[in-house]
Formats: sequence, C-alpha cells, structure tokens
Amino acid sequence: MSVRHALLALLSEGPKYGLQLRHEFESGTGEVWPLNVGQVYTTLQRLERDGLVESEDPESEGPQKGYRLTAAGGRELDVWLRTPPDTWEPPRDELVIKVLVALRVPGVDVHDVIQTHRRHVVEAMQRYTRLKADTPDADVALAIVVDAQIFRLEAIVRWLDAADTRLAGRPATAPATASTEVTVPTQATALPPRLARRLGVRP
Amino acid sequence: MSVRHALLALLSEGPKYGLQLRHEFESGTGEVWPLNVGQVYTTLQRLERDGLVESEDPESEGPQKGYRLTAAGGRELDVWLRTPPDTWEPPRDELVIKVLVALRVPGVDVHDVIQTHRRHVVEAMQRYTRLKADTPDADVALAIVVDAQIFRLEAIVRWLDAADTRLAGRPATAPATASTEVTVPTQATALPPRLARRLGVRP
DNA sequence: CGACACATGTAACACGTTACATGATTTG
DNA sequence: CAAATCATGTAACGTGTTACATGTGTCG
Repeated sequence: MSVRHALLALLSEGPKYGLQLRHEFESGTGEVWPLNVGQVYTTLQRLERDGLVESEDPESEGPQKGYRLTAAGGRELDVWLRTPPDTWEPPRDELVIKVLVALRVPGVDVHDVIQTHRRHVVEAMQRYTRLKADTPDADVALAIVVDAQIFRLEAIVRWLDAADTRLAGRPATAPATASTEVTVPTQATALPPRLARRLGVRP
Repeated sequence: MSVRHALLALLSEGPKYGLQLRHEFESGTGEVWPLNVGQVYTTLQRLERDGLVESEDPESEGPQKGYRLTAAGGRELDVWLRTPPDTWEPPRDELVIKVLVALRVPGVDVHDVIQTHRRHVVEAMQRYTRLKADTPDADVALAIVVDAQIFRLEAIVRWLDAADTRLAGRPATAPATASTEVTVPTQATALPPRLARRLGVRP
C-alpha cells in the first residue's frame, strides 16, 4: 500500500503526470527503490476510480495526462501519514519463519542456517556502513534510507544471536537419508547495482 | 515466498494434508501468524504443478489428500534455507517512504509525523516486552518470534530518532490551504487478538 | 435433527513484477 | 533517416486476502 499513498503525497504539491511521478518518487527516496512505470499508471487508474484523484482534460497540454488530488484524496493522505504500520499483528517475517521451520527439517542444523544468514547480514551491514561514509551530507533522503537499512540489519543480527542462544544445546534432528550438501549461491560482496549507480561507481 | 517454502519444510518430515499443514505452520511459529487455508490448497496445487510435491492416491485413507515432497522439492528447500532474504536491493519500507514523502506534503510537520509514529512503536514495544515476560520458557517458537518483533521495533525507534535529528532545523513546508486537522484512529493499547488468545487472555 | 468441526476447494480482488506495444518528439 | 527518449498504456503471472460453496462426520 506504500505506492498508492506515496503518489497521493506527491500529488499534494500540485497536478502531475505518470512518468513525472515515477521520477519524483525515486529521487525523493534516495534513488534506492525502483518504481515500475506500469504500476504508476494502473495505480493512478485505481486512485481515480476510488475518487482520490482526478485526471485533467487530456486536451490541455502536450502528451502528458495530469492528475490532481481531490479533497477525499487529501483526507486519505492525512490519515495515512499518521497511521502507524501494523505494529499490531506483526508482519510475517520470512527469516523468522525460515529459522523456525528449519527446526523441523530432518538433517538440517539450525545453528548452521543461522550462522550462514548472520554472515550475509553482517556483510550487508558493512556495505551500507561504507556507503554511509560515502554519502554526501546534502543527500538527506539517501542518508535516511541507509540509516533505516543499517538499523534494520543490526536488529536482525541481534535477533539471530538471541535465537542461536535460545536454540543452543538442542538435539539436532535426525540426519537426512543422504547428506544433501548444496553449494549456496554466494552473492558477490559489492554494492547493490542501484546504489552503485547512485554513487556513480562503475561496475 | 515464505508460505511456499514453509510448506516444503513441513512436508520434509513426511506426507501431510492441507489442514494439517495449516495447523503445523501456525503452531510452529508461535501461533502468531494466521495462515489462510485457501492459500494452503492453492499453494499445494502450484507446488505440484512445479514438481516440488506429489499428491498421494486420494483413495487410500479417509477424506484427506496427502502430499509428499519430491527430490526436486528437497533441493529447492535446501537452497531456500541457506539463501539470505534480499539484503541486496533493500526491501521497500513503508515507514521510510512515509517519512520521506511527508517532507513534500504542504502543511505537514515531519517532526509531528515522526513523533506520532515513535509513540505508537514504543507502545508496541512495551506490549511485546510484557508479553515476553509472560511467555512460558517452553514455548521457544513464541519466544523467538517475540524477540524478532522487539528487536525490529527497537531498530525503528532508533531510526526515527536519527531521522528526526537529520531533519531538525528544516523549514516547515508552507501551511496548507486549510489546516486539515484529522483525528487519528488511535488503537487501543492491548494485546493483538491472536497473541491474547495465544496466552489464554479473555478480551 | 441441528449445530459444529473437519476437509477441500473456488471466486474475486489488490498489489507487485516483468514484459511487451504504441505513438510522439528529440537528436546524432 | 535512424536511434534514443518521452509518455502512456496493456497483458500475464505470482502471491496474498477475504469470502463463499460443498461435502462428511460427530455429538448433544
């Protein structure tokens, strides 16, 4: 539901059209999250259907089709800005589920699984910490996004450690029929492509 | 993608049927995340279509339709268990987007928005901290889920504070045409219904 | 019998992703 | 002119949600 409301927010500054909204969304969030153009158009259609947005006369100016925020759209936006994301029913967390179900898979050592993930997360944290150092002070949006990512990853590491402790001294599930050793697709330790581009780094 | 693979994990213990998978998923994750039955069936169908799972003769026993993990399913599961969730392209974070786009909404004080969310998140943290104290030691799954939630919320609070600092002394956007004060749907400070039930608390 | 739980499924919808199609305008 | 960019859209697919439909068996 983020895109829908983000578009409303951008339109609160004044009428805008599809591609423009894409650009402003991406630049406004530190160029980190790509936004599919197709989704912009379909979302605008749904917003118009729901009366949160109006499209202007396509006759007026050039090939662009401008959209304007309605009063109802303004109210919707205002509520969204102050409504906390569900701290209520906690969101399904893939990593948590992964660790918990790993407990029931025969022949899998949960400690192994946890440590594998820990390594990856720590690597990612180091990448972002480096990126933070390289971020120009002027780019507040990027700085804020990077902060969020670092804090998030840090929390994951702490949780992995806590879980590892909780699960220590636990009987390993019976070894599988055959030891299915699988080579893991190790991701190279480099910047995510978008962020690399963001900093003008050539891969 | 969590449900798909979680089902594979549960099936790695042996053949199971739809409702059974639902029960085991929920009990295995601390009874925190409800799993829709319909989704179980459709997911099983897709898994069978993709050759990761086989359905047993429906003739054999009673009304249940058992599913069995295939070799391909086992490989898929093994890879999934050791593949880190995308630390790569960071996941779109609704709260981050909310704060960033709030910067561009006329008449909205970002500091206000941030503090509103901070209050909600701290409240949620307190709920979960209390819940943690009430959780019997035997319930490892629930303890792990609650840990994850607490660490996650803590990271959000830290990030909100960092963002607030970064955005301090920033010119407030021009006041809106009319001061659109909106009463926020304040959620009662109580346990999430599922967790309340989980602890046998009567609402 | 009637209500309830078990068990399987389908339908409709929202959101997100990728890919493709179609014109208009700019620019080398 | 040809290619790239701007601008708008559509189609197909995966996942998740809610709601409904249908049978069977059990128990008061």
